[in-house]
Amino acid sequence: MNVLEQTEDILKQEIIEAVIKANLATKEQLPDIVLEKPKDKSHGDFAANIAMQLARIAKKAPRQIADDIINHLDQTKASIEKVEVAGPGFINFFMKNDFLGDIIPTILKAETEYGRTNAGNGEKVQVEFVSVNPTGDLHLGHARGAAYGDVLCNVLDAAGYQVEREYYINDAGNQIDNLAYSVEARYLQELGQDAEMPEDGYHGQAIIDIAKKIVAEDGDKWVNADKEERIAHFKEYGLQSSLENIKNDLQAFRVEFDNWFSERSLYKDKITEALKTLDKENYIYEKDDATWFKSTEFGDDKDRVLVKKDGNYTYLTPDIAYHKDKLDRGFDQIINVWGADHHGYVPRMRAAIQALGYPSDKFHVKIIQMVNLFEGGEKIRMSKRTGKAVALRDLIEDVGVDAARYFFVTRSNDSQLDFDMDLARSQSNDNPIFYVQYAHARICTMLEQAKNKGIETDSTYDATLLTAEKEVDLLKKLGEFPQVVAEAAEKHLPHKVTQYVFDLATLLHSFYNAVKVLDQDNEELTSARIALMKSVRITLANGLQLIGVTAPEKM
RNA sequence: GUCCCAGUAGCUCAGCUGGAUAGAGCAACAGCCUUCUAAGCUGUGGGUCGCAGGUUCGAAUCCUGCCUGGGACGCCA
Repeated sequence: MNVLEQTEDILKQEIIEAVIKANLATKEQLPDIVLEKPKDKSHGDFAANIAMQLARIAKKAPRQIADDIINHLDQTKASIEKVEVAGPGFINFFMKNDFLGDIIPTILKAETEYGRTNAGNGEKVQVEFVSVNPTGDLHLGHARGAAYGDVLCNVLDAAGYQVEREYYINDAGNQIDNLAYSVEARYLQELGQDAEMPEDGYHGQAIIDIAKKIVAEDGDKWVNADKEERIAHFKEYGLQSSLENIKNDLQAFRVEFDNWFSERSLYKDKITEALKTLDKENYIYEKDDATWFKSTEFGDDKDRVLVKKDGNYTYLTPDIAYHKDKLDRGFDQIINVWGADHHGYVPRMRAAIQALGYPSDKFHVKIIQMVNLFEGGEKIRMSKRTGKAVALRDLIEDVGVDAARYFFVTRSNDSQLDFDMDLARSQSNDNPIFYVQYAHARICTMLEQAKNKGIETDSTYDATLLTAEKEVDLLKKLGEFPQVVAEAAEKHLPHKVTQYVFDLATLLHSFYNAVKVLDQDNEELTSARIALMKSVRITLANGLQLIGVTAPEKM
């Protein structure tokens, strides 16, 4: 628990005592004490709405209740500087701010660890994300999911969860056959033959490149080969090449997985096992020569086919087995990051989990809304089929990893994202990523300057000298960081960190313009401010690290 | 037709376990570099929080209905 949380906790405890002492409510009647941090500084450090909540219970006017509470409050114990009743009955607390003195030493000591907490209590969480079919390149939309998933994992890890990152490889099923036929067509075309792409073929450049590689390695060896043998080879070759591409792209995007899970591995016995479990519970029936799952019993719109008339599984079937496997691995939470086009799939998956006998509250699906790409003020349509979408690789080359990642985790995942290419690649102040990085670089320059001027940067400091408004603002903001990370993790909202880092940068820039840090006429204050700057730098760097963005020392 | 997401300043979006005067960036306008990086700062203007009801002491936030935009509704994956 950090210093800020401690003061908050003590204050809450004191409020509870005061309410009871004032005979306003019994322990049982007492609602949860909510302390909010007011946006408006004139409303104090914390504001409580307890008086309004108690109005009905105590049968008194809120402002009267507020006065009663204050009169029974041990202000010394709660380190209150001043307390006021305001508006309809808010109690505004102005704290003594003793705790601010502890923030800098805490940060300097923790360094790269600052922001880490044990909020998650070591809970085991698995995040499955990206999981793109190995049939082509990663595109813009996938990139958003990749950035979201990766940052979410970073944040969970920092907040004390045990995180495992997993990629589900769809290496079985129809799409892989289509891949083989697409490669075949491209291969023959490369050799000048008239070959048509299959109807559901993959038209992307990646497939053409794979065909070219085969030609380079094997020449026309496959033209007259046995058809079955040829397809089998193209399937494996295409699959491996695609996977390699995907892995390379993700690595370039700074996304790494702990586990690559193959759909094929389920076919040995996991699928039959899962089906058996469902059957045992009577959630399976036969109709029209197909096998059905009674997902409607768990709120789905209609029942779903598991085994098709032709004897093959639908996509759902191995996926059920996959989720059973995940849950059997003992995770407290499994989080799936899916594209918006898969949201209709959620009810049947949740139904399956319940039917298998698992609690469905362990299962979370984060839907990543679409990305609309804009360039020159015009919307560019994305289409996987025609292969015209912007590839992740090209995006990285164009705007850089830092800008791309930052943009993707600025917005909430369930809001559609307009990605402005011109803005992302602009090396100007319109581009928010530079704003934050610039704050970090500025501090580095100051520390460098300090050395050049012979100012000792490691000397002792007296943090109580930092009483100017901009200094106090910075200190308070710094103190919030661990809570921000913990909240982002708990609510699965990584963009909270992006927002925090931006706000901290704003305060730093504002401070920078108002205050001269290196003041040779006031060594003590200079030492304190240097310590403050180091703390801001560490916090910015840690925040950027969570987002997966670099923190440059010079710009 | 059913389901999911969104609708907040000119634009892009935060805010949503209900709280005080609804925020930020960009754009517009007016200032600030002989001083640690002006990729910065300071200030001004700008809003029926899609619409209508409801719950509440209090609603951008919760509930219902409707409107608009996007997406999904397959024995495809």
